[in-house]
Amino acid sequence: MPELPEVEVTRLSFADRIRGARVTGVRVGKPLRWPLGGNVDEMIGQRVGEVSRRGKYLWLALERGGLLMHLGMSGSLSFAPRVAEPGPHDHFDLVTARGTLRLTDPRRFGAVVWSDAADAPPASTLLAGLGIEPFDERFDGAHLHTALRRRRVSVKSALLGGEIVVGAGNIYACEALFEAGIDPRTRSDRISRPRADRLALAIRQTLARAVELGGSTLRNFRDAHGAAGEFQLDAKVYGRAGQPCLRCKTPIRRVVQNARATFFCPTCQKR
DNA sequence: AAGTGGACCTGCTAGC
DNA sequence: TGCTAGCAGGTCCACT
Repeated sequence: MPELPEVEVTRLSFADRIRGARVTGVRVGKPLRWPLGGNVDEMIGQRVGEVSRRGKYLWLALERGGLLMHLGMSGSLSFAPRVAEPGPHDHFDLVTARGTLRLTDPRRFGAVVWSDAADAPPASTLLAGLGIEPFDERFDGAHLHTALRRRRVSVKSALLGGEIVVGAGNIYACEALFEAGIDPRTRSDRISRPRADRLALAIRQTLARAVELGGSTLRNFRDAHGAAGEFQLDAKVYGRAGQPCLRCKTPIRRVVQNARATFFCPTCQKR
């Protein structure tokens, strides 16, 4: 589920509240994608520092080391002074004097990994190879064009890979390509510089708008306050197969690329 | 080497 | 109404 906007909305919804809180306990539920690693006792007594984001990962800094968190496909974080007894999908609790940060993740593709530092393994290993942040000023049409020319996959696959630019998953890759007027099946090395300019802008604008709208709640995404997102109501193509394009009325098409559903308007988006 | 497809795990929904 | 196949926001890994 969670793409960059959902992760950023989550971060913004609890970072200020948890900063400075002292860790008093840790509870681990069923196994997630990777083992927590390290010694739980190391975390007890430490103060929480900044919560930062890299791609779809969150880094929750402690005084010594920190936790790298990923929401996978179905994860969400909540932070509240009082929490209910953990349910069957609550797989990690970081208990602090100010409240409990809880990861709820039915499919368990998410993860919480202890690391000595964000630039030390295993965190550094997981973050290695990630592309540029879409809101980094160095991310522009020139950067995107150069990177796309080195690949021979579809432009949509190139975006989803996250090695060129992070953050756009299946929803926002589809939406950004619609905004840029580019057919998602176009080979990445055939994208001209002007189209790369438009695409870079579309990626940034789409992700920024999604953050403003609180992300997309298709099923179970909530921010740390429990609020749902509203971008899904604003999607132009994602999940709209067969429905008329909001711009030209042509029915939106659904195709499968790399085992992922892709939605696009065959009239507004050109190869 | 780069590209493709399967695997991970659970829940929900559309269709019979 | 009840069962089941198919599908879901991500990413790693094996194979070609």
